[in-house]
Amino acid sequence: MPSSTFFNLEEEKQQRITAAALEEFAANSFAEASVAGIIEKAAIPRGSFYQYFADLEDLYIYLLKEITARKINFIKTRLSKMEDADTFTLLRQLYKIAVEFVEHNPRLAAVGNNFLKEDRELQHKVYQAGDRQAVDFYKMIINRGLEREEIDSQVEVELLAGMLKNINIYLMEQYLTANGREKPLENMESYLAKVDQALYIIEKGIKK
Amino acid sequence: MPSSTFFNLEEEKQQRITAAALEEFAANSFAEASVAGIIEKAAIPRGSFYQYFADLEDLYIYLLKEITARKINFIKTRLSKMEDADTFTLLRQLYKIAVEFVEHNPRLAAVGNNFLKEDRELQHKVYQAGDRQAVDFYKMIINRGLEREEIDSQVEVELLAGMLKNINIYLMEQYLTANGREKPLENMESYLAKVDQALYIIEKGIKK
Amino acid sequence: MPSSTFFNLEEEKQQRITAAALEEFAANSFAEASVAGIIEKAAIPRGSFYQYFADLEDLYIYLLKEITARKINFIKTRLSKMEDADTFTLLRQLYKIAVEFVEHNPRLAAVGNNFLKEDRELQHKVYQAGDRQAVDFYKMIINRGLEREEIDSQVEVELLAGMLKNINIYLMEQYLTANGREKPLENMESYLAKVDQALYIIEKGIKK
Amino acid sequence: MPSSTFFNLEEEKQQRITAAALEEFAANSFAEASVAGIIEKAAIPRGSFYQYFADLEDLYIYLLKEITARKINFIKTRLSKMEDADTFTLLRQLYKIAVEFVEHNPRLAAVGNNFLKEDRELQHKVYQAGDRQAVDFYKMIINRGLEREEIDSQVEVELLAGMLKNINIYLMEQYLTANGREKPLENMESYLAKVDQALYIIEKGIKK
DNA sequence: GATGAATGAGGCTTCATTCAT
DNA sequence: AATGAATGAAGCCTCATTCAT
Repeated sequence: MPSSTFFNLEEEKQQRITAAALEEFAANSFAEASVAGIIEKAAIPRGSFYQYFADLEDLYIYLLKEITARKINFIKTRLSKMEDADTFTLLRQLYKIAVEFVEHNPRLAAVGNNFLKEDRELQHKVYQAGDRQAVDFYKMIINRGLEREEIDSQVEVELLAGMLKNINIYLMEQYLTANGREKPLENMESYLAKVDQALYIIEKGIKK
Repeated sequence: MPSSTFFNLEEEKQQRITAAALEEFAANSFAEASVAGIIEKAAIPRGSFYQYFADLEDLYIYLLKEITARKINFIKTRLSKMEDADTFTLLRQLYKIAVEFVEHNPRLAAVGNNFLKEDRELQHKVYQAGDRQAVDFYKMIINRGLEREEIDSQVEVELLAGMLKNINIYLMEQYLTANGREKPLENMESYLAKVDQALYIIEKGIKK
Repeated sequence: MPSSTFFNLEEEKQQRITAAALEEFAANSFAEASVAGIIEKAAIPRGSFYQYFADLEDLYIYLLKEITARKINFIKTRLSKMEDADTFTLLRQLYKIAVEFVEHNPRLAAVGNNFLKEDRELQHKVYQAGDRQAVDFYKMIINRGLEREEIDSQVEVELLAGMLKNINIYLMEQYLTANGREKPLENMESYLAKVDQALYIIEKGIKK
Repeated sequence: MPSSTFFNLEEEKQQRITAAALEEFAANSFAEASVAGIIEKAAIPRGSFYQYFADLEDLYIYLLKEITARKINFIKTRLSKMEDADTFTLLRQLYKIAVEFVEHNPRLAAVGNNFLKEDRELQHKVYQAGDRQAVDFYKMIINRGLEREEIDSQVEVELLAGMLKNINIYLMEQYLTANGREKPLENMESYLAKVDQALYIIEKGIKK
């Protein structure tokens, strides 16, 4: 956890440091990121960094918690209007929101994405530190689908949640790879088309 | 490519170096791996390393090509007896072979798995260097399924191949995470059970 | 440019580093000079060096700018009393001042002299970094001579400036080569004698 | 001196090695040149290099002697038809031949030119090893001029020879710097124009 | 609490030379 | 005599962390 010193900093300075860290972790894996890179971007003295954070990992974990919180908030806000939708509409919507989050918060999303490629060990630490987020979301939707009897009751919740999450990661990766190369609009369309194709399979596969 | 100097080395020494490198890349991401770690394990002088390889990347790419070749060979051998099997039996078998490969070659598999988490850039280089493997395998099976009219012709081959590959990675990751903690046999059974559950969904989702 | 860190250092330490660098570059060409040599002489840790300078070149260019500034200052001070002298007296004086500078600042001069033998590329960089000095001095004197109608107007200013500079370098080189081997006084006399001989030719060659 | 082993090599191989060395020393100062660079270009084994030459310096000195010999030969051939020319015509011709040599043997010339920028120490060694060439040529011409009473007898032979040589180096440097950037023909014309301007001054300066 | 200089470990790469085959 | 693998010294640069002011 960042020290109280950090949280006592004036808002603007905290922001500057956070932004610098995001930039660094968006561009580098944890192993490649460096304190040097961050203090330079944030224009703070070396010593200060260690007064705010125990080390890079401390900052990294803090950042990821922040990102998760904002992402969940983003999703909840957008899903709140769809309380009555059926499971498959909901899923389609969830995938769409995921890519919207990337568009609205490219840097946050990039860090989050890089995180998915880190060591099991590091991931474990972050999860320990209170992050369960994504999978739980899918589980919630699946359980809701089971209750509404829209989903085949033979399906294993945990496994399906994992599959849905991974499909999302897979599609998102393709979206990001294509990004910057083609026109954004086409790219988005292509992503949504793939979402539809994937959900076509999944829907047939799991519906009652 | 390793220099001819490397290939001229006596078999035993090449092996020693390769093994040391595998150990290093199994335990570390590319960014974390070091020449130092390898030469120490292989017990060769620093200078020699650079006489054999241009740099770490050179060795890494060579290694991955080797791993791929051996993996493909492994799979082909085991699949050869199943020429007449239907698509879903084949898929189930493929997932099983994948975990068998891990059991027979834990180190190779670990390096291959870590590779999947590397930079897009590094992955691109490796693919450039001649590695397309996995996805193509799935595509082959899907196309065969389409010809045999076992698969819904509405399905997009490329996308499904990606999904199948990612499901494999996802299940394998769980298998590996559990590994070393529980008893191997239970772990394997649990993996195969998950494979069945996943394929239950996929089969329903894509069959004609 | 050296970092602000360097300029914040206490005077004594800056001096120590500068002196060490001068010693290194006086004894070695740029290609032969080493960071190791400098930090040893200056008795600073390796890490500090890189906190002060981006690399050897950074330090080298900084040093040469300093040297040039001091040299120009030296010359201007000594020439200021001769505002009315005729061109040839002035030239003779300039050559004399050059050797006096060497005597007063042997190390600075040695580095400056070595610089003249560096790569065109490196020289270019230094000139880019703001150093035009020498040739301009000669051009100024020649133009003054043309205005005062002491010099044949057929003469090409730029070329003559180059010739005068090179003659100076040539004579200086002989002076330096002889130096340390013979007695300083004789050496100086011999240098001035050669200056007179050279200027005897040049004067006849360019005077109106 | 290269070992007898080297001279016993078949002509073609000697040539290959010599050419490789020329390329290396044309592109690098002595301090920057490396054995590695040469054996790679010449495609000879490392061990062979040390069987032929004691070290880099041995090869370097050998090379320079060869270059000198060929240069002198080149000049003598071209000057032989001008036995009766007056001193200044001869000088003009000499400067012209110098640039022609560069055009006919760019690599040889580049190495020779780099040599002029080496350590006094290294230059000394080469001269020790039997190379006096250039200056002697100028001295010869000057002495001939004195005998023919075309040159002012007050002139110091040694100094004038040094000046003439340095003027040549200076003009040649400008020629080489411009080279590759502008059209060769214009460049040559510009060089010859500068030669004329310089000799205009020198002629006035030294003629009887 | 803020600052930023000090430090040296640790990794990378190149190189000249030797030596066994 | 030819070959080319072995070797480790030497230089480069980056980095995380500490500590005095």
